[in-house]
Amino acid sequence: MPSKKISIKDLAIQLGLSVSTVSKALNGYPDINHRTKERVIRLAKELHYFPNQQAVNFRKKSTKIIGLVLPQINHFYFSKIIESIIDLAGSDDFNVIVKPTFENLNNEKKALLDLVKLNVDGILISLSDETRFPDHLIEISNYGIPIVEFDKISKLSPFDKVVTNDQDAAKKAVAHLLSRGRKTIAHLRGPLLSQNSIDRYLGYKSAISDAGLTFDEDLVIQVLPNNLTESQRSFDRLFKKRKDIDAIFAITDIAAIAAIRALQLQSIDVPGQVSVVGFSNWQLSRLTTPPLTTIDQNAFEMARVSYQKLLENMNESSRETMRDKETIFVKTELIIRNSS
Amino acid sequence: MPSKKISIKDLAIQLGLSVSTVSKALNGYPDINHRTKERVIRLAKELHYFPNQQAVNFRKKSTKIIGLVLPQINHFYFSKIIESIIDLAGSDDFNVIVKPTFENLNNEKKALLDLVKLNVDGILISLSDETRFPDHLIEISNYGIPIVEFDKISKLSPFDKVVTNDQDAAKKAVAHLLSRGRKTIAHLRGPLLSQNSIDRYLGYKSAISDAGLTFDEDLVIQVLPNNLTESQRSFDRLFKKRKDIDAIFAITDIAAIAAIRALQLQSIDVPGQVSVVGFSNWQLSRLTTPPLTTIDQNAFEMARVSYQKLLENMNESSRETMRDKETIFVKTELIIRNSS
DNA sequence: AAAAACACCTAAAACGTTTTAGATTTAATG
DNA sequence: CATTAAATCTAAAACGTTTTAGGTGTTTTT
Repeated sequence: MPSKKISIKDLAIQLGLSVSTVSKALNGYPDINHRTKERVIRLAKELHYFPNQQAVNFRKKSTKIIGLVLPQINHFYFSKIIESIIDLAGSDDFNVIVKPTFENLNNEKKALLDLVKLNVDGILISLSDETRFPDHLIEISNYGIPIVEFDKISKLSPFDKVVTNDQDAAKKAVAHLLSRGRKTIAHLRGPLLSQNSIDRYLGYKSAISDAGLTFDEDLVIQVLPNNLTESQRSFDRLFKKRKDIDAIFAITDIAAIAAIRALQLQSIDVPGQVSVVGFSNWQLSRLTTPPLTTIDQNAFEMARVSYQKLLENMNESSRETMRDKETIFVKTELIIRNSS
Repeated sequence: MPSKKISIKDLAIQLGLSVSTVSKALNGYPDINHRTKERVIRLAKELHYFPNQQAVNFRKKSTKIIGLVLPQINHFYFSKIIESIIDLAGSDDFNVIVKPTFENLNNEKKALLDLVKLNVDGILISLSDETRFPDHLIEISNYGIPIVEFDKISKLSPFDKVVTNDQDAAKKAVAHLLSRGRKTIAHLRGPLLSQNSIDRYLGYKSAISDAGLTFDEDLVIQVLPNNLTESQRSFDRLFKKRKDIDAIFAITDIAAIAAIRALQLQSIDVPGQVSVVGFSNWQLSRLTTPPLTTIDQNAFEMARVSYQKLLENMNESSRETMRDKETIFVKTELIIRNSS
């Protein structure tokens, strides 16, 4: 149990070798006699030597750190993504610095700046709701730091992107409701400018018209996707006007649960009278009464693909390759439970 | 929008000054003429210069990084702690590297080693269930890295610790059930060796005897705290034998919900016939039917105090102070909802 | 007018490592 | 035996910054 950190120099002195020889021995250079190599390695083990990663990184101009910027951590979907990315990155010896933005653009800019200062090897980012233009991302990438956007992206930026196939997912959800014989399907949508919100809305719309039904704008209301009481109130207002609603497609599980609550308070049976489908498959959706039919967003797959893409970008940037950036869609799964 | 990173040397050349003068100017040293200081700062702004943090840290032998090691990220309580710590640390310009252990001792050791290699300035750790002895922590701290344990700690280690007052919380929970007139209170406990599990059990026990009731070992069963179906099955078995149970104190919200489910399947009314109290105040506990009475663990406070303690340790270690290490208890709050 | 004090600036070392270019020794070749 | 080749090692630079110790020139003090 050494109490002070051993450096290569210490080894070199004890062995009567030069610093460079020791370094080469430890790093498997071919021009080192295998006997001295063994001597070096043995002493290194004995003294519990391990390289000062900070110094290595500084010299090699890499950090073995990747930055992960996203709106929130205390969030079922994001926390799963974080966990997965850290796990994947760990097996390539990358450390991950996580930066929550709390949906605030200034925090996002600050986070990116911090990461640039640190010289991170790459950045994975999911944009805040406030972010309209990706200028700050482009500036970062001018410093040669590879960036991949995931989940909440900007259509205006020139990076690889990985997104949930929201339109397709929404279509699946609504098609499912239609297959249950529902005809008057309300949609609880999110912010007007959020891409996820837009795509889920579009998917809803096209599922409706694909089924030969006429789209009714009045059946769509906007809610705060993560605010139960607000969503509940909003849906309540809608339902007062439109008692004919027989199904709901909500932008999040929370919104779905809010709607169910509103219905249950009026003694409307779910799924007897109204079917409800949520979005995200949060842990809690299994545990509500009734358990919620929902879309699973496959956080792990999102993490895996995003990380993979970032790795690619990091390799390319060193080799000055040029390639068209692409947008990858991650498949979702409809989880059918008792609410529909 | 510069495409290559500017270094102090670049500034020095352009200004006809030495590197050291520029550095001093930027860092507010007193022996720099304020006119040259302004020249330096102006050019730095103009060229978008910012220091290479990696180089600064290497030189200063600090990293401005703290390591956060814990069992899981995709977890309501931990993710809140992570978020809070990152937020607090950010305002002191610390970056945070998060390392999940997935309750595995080897992962924990590996995580710590990674952090030591990186020379992090300090480590916050919540131990895995598998960790019996804190030897690996002690080894790390021999390298001079300050460590603070939180939430899941070892009694055998010589560090500052921050824990939930589990015994007190459990007592509050059980006292609440007693105040509702309940007499036969079952306890769904966790792993035999987990300190949280032990303390909640002890709190339960002492609340029982404080009330003048006799403790009945048969009313205590062990469950997997985060496994709904297993917990449900286990409680079901218990309840078959002990129909006289009129209240339950569960080690987690999940276990509590599992018990409620088991009861509801037998048409036992909660809270009419049986009262249930959970532990953790997860997001979902507000949303179940009935909403769950539970203990709020105050993740933010846990984060705040732990981080504060780590800061203290980091300052001390540079000043070679010696002080008795302490264990701080974070207060919990009983959240009374409809299940009790 | 010499000495002391001050204001401002710089050279150079240092942090721990990797890597290039070359040095030295030994072995192989003609 | 004289070269050439191979094997093994080392010196020194480099990464970008901070900081120590000191230098230069100007001003103040006696």
